[in-house]
Amino acid sequence: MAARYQQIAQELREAIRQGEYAIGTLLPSEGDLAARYAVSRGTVRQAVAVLEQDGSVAARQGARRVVLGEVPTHSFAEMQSFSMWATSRGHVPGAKVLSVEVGAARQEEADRLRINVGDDVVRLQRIRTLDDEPVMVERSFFPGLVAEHILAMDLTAGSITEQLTALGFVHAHGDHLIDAVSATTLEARLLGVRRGSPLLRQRWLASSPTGQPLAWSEDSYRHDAVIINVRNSMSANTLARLSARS
Amino acid sequence: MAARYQQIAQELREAIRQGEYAIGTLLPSEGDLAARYAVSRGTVRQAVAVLEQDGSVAARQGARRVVLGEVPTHSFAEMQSFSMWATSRGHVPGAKVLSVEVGAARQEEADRLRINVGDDVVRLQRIRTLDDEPVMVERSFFPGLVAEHILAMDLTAGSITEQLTALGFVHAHGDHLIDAVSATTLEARLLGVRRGSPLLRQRWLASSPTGQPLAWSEDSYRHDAVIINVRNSMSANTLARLSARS
DNA sequence: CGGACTAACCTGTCTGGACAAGTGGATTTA
DNA sequence: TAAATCCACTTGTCCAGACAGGTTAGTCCG
Repeated sequence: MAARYQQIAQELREAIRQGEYAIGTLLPSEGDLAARYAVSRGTVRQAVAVLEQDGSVAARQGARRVVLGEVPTHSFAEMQSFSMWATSRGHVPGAKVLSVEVGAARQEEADRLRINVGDDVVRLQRIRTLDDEPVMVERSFFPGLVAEHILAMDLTAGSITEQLTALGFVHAHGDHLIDAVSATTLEARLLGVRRGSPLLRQRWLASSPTGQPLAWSEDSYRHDAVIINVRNSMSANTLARLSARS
Repeated sequence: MAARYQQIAQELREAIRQGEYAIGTLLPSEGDLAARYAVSRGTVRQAVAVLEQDGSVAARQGARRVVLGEVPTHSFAEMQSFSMWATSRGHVPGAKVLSVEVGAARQEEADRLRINVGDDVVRLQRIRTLDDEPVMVERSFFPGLVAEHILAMDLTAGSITEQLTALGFVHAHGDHLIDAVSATTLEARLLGVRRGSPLLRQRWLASSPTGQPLAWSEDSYRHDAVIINVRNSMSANTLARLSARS
């Protein structure tokens, strides 16, 4: 069973969605909420901290919290798995394997996956589809740790992430680099766009709860397929702008 | 003076940066840290919660925290202000005004800025430069609330964000939509790239501590100028993937 | 009428304590 | 030897209370 503060956070989220607490209006005070839910003020603070972090409410010392709005109901798992995301949105995800191979890690791969140069690495290239339409070219790299599991999977079917999760390799952290690139001739052909067409590239590292890198992936989306949304605030900022040249 | 837990968070961050707590190793237990800093366990938890949220350490119930790594030292203010970001990285930011006008809000502008159709809106177009090299085309929209201040500013000089902050209009929240687009003929000419060249577009809404929208901006970067970095985790996810068509 | 002041209210910070629940290593058992 | 058990340790959750410090609205005064 979820913790009490999580239940309360969920109820507050729901209330905001239902319009019970309209955008721009004030949330009840911590004291009121504590009385209403029959919990201590500390527990209420844990609950509203969740909403603050999501960017759903704004807090200022001395003043009651302001409702900023609902926030995309989009779990971490949906962000880390193309298949889960597509499915939850009513689309049919698909994958076509272009190549799979096991090889010795090159310098860059070793750096990304925090392994040694020469260690085993699985390299996988796939086209990802949404309702049979190609929208993304995926180049993934997996460390030796999960190599045998990857090779044993049906790579055209569901999500690798989900299958690894079932095996105990849970994605717990993500680190994403987002930029725009030109479609190469190959990518253009695979995605059905013109060469040089803009692609939204998301390169990301997934790690386990203990910080162990589980996968590095370079996902290039057709520019008309997806938009990435990020929220930040003075009290919760995980967003940075990096120089491309360095 | 900053709160004690913030000081401790800062010291821990520093210790990680210095290699005192190496990547992949364990952080001391909450009890140890509480004793070391002579504070209660609750205060230590507040401190490490900051690092967890940044994605700098990983936490699991029952096990000590694992150091994931340093994280870009990039404040919220640096993300919200091109000038501050450039300056802090040793570059010289610049701006060339293409147009400024005050007009009646159209439907989309009103929606974004949470004002009524027909209300005053300031529309501003600028080219932003880094060391005199054009890297971004900026289209900004400001609500009537700050209109007079915007019009009174030197728009070619420093940061509008900083000037507004000095006037009491502080950016406290950001909501960002990131995608890739093709450079129009005009944009290509302004940025010195070929027409159709990929641009990284960041459309974002900045709001005050009370949730009042302060600015909406559409920033299109040369694809070779910037990369956006976001970290997320199971316990702190502010990242979502949206369908471009909707 | 406008500005300064005040009091009620509210969130931020911190303490100390208690128990639940998960981890990991050592020990015992089959 | 391999599996099950146990135990010390550690983090997660929740409570009650105290005080600091910011906000807000009303009141009083010039």
